[in-house]
Amino acid sequence: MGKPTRFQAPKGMHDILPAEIWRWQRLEAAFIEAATLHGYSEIRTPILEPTDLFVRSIGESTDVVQKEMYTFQRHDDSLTLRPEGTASAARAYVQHAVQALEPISRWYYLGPMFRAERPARGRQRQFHQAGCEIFGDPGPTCDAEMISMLVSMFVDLGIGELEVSISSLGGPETRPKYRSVLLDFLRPKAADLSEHSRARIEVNPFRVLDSKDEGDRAAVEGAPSILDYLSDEDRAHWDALKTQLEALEVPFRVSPGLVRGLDYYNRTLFEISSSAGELGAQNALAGGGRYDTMVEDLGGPKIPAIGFAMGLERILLAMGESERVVEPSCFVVPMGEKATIDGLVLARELRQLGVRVDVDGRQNSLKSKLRRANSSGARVCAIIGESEIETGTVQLKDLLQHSQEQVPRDRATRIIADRLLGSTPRAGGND
RNA sequence: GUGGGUGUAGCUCAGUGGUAGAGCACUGGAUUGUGGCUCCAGUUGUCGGGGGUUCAAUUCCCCUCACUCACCCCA
Repeated sequence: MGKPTRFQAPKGMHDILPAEIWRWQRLEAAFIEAATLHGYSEIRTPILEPTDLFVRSIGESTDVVQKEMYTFQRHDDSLTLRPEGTASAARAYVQHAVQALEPISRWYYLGPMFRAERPARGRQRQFHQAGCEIFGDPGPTCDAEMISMLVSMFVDLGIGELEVSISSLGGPETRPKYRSVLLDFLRPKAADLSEHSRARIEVNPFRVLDSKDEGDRAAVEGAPSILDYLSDEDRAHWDALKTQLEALEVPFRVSPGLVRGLDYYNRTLFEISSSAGELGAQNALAGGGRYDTMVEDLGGPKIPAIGFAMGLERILLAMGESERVVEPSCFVVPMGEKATIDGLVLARELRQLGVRVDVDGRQNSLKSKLRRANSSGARVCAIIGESEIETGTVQLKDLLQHSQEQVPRDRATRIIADRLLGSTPRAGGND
């Protein structure tokens, strides 16, 4: 018998170990705080949804639906691991008739998403997104507010070199009109386009404008801009959005060629990218836009909506290294059996007062325990040995100040707690 | 999905057709009960996995897996 096979996480799916989880928690806390300040409440939906939900909302012809979904059969149901969060939120909104409870709903979510792509830096098969959705508000005020929230959150996280791109896709009047104008422009140029783009002209001509191919870019130079074909209402919405963003001092770039890979968007479209940190080619940190017809398309009432999603892995790359904030804690070092029992009790007493405590119960040398105390980042260390048990004392060592004092065991808990948490002036504070 | 690069100790990486090394980390000691610095000693590897060539493969060849870069796509 050989050794058992060593398993590893599936391709493109990663463990996040304790050594790095604090960065995730910091990011998540910043997101939750920003969302909460803006009136969003969390929604949690299943990670699996009926496959058709994504086909209908994201769009049958999109890459996400055509080749990236994890889909499987379970009895008679076709289920899919969610590739994004908006469809689920909209499904939940419709299922629970939330429009009957309140005119406007602001939701945020956070969690893993799945897309079967070839992994690269900033692109994994299981990745994590956080996002916000607003149902029932036609904008454009909430559009501007949403973009502004994202930008200030990124700035607060220390991410530099941000670029905000915005555009408008117009509504049901604008799109067909622009589409035919664009087709008239592209068809004669088909011969100059890359094979990839040529194939797209009829399927999704908007995407041709977004090509990275140099030949395509040259050929597309001077293409008509959708912004010149907006209906009066779409134009009013678009102009107001820009005015409000300027008022909020959000620097943005108008990118008429901006395209999202999901079919459901209309009117406001935005993307925030950064060239900071260790981001490679995948430098879009967040993207979103309006999807005013999705709720209705999913069998609900006519309810306008807007949302965005941000990729947590990429944001962490863009954030780069940062100082870990270590919370004050106490390290208890007992030597010997009796002392170990007492160390356990001391630790419990300290925890009851809200102090973070480690007890090193290994049967090894004082030196190695102190080494661990030091590298744990603990601020103080309580040493209990045979002689301390006999004299009813504890050696209280301050690892930062390199000082040590002997304190009575019965006052040790209070003294340590005061030192770490700061003495809390309660009734009659006399200092 | 297409094309390229990489894969040696827990981590960062040297190295060789004759089955391996450094630094960091870890453990012990110098200090029989005192951490961060210093010094000394020690532990750790199926040289990513499988197959082939060879007397002999970690080294050469093929396949495969993982990561990575570009394309693609997107957050």
